[in-house]
Amino acid sequence: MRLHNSYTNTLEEFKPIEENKVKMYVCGPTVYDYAHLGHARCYITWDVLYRYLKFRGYDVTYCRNVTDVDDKILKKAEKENKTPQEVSQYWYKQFANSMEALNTLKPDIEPFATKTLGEMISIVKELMSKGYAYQAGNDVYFRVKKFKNYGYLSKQPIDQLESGARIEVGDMKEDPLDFALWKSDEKFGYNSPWGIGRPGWHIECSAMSRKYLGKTIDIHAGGADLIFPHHENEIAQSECANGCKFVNYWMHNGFVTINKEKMSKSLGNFLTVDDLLKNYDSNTIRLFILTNHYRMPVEFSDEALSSAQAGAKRLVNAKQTPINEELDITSTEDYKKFVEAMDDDLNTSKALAVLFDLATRANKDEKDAYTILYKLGSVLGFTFEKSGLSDEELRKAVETVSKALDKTFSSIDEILEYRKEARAQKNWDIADKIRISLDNIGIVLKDTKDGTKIEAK
RNA sequence: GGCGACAUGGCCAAGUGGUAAGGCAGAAGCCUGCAAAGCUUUUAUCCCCCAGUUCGAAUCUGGGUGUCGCCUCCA
Repeated sequence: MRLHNSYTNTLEEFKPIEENKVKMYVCGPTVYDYAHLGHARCYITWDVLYRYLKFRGYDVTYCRNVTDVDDKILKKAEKENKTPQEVSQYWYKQFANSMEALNTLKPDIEPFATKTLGEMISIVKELMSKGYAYQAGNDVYFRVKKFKNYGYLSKQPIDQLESGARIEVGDMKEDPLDFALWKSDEKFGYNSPWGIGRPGWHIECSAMSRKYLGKTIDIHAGGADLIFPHHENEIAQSECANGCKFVNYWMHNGFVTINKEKMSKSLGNFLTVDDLLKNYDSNTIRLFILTNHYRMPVEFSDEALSSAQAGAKRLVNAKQTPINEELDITSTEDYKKFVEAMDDDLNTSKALAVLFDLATRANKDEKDAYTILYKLGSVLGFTFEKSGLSDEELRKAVETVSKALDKTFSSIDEILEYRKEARAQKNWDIADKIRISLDNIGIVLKDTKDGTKIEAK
């Protein structure tokens, strides 16, 4: 299996530190607002990596943190007259709901920054005792110039970085490049050897990664916008504190753009996951994301989403047969093609072609095609359950049809029975009226060999 | 200014030296009472432009043009 390593900027054969075990860390959300499509892309991408590694037989430990202490959370709390904990708890729940709705698997470990403060303080102390960090006032900073590899991940010459760096009012840094490990704050914070304050953002990930996965891990992933400064700083902190390599494979996903611009909170041009889910299901959003290679930019458009919706429907509409648990799919050509694609730095686009081919073959009654489709599709996080109609929808359906025919039906079954008789008598007018009125409220009536079926559009 | 990407049919997109996967949309046919779903067939002499390397390039090299991202919080 080959993965693109942002650190070396090349495709590399993936070799875990411990045979058959993978330790992966993904930078999680700062919980203060809705998750948007950009977050969805990130977490779906790494969800697929997690699923695929497990599918390939690795014993994976997936850790994704929750940043629940941050200036943005404090600001929001102040604005809404709530405690920071209330804010972060509320938004964490929203985030978790969104992730579930997108059918992403829960990480094995999901640590909260505020529960890992001890580890953060230890690392800061270690850095100070080794001379990599210094106290200035009640703040602690990392001495960037002391770490010679600084800038390696982001491929930034240090003198260039220097010209862009700036000093905020009140900072007492030795060097503009230095970044905060601990910031004092009398108003709100946690106890530390340097007084009440808060950890710097970067130290959180270094601490949680080390605490839960160890000093050197296999994969660290996140959005490409985290490369600088976040990941660069993590490397500096972790490698200086631990005296060993921090991460073997750095992986970064590309952005979702809208009107050719990066979708982001600060630009205000984002679509929330919740809003998208009102119109599109998780399969649609997944297909939209996975059609592109994870490192390429993805341009959002309603047309692209509709296209994905039609495609996702095609997968789910494939003729379903009972799953053949006896089947060893690893011996199939489809498995080989799928694995070959995914082994090539997660070429989901190619892997999808395998799924679509299987859907066609399932529809042609090829034995086991659906079983293979189901199993490989699940690796990409697709669901094949056909969502039945809700009670509310059924109630509305009965009401609508009753009105259209000026009759009183008590259940959908009664309507279907009534229509069946009408069809038997070739009373197409009634049959069509029922179908059209249902179609108007988003319910499709299909006359098949096995009888009439109803489902959501 | 520094650094890093990208440019393939109507739309999305894979392919990175051997002659253009797949999805959506469109067209025709089959199926159907009509539909829907499905099945079959069909849509790029050509991959931003120019020059070069090669028996051979969308794929490598050089030069353009255009788009995007990072360099500041950001997935």
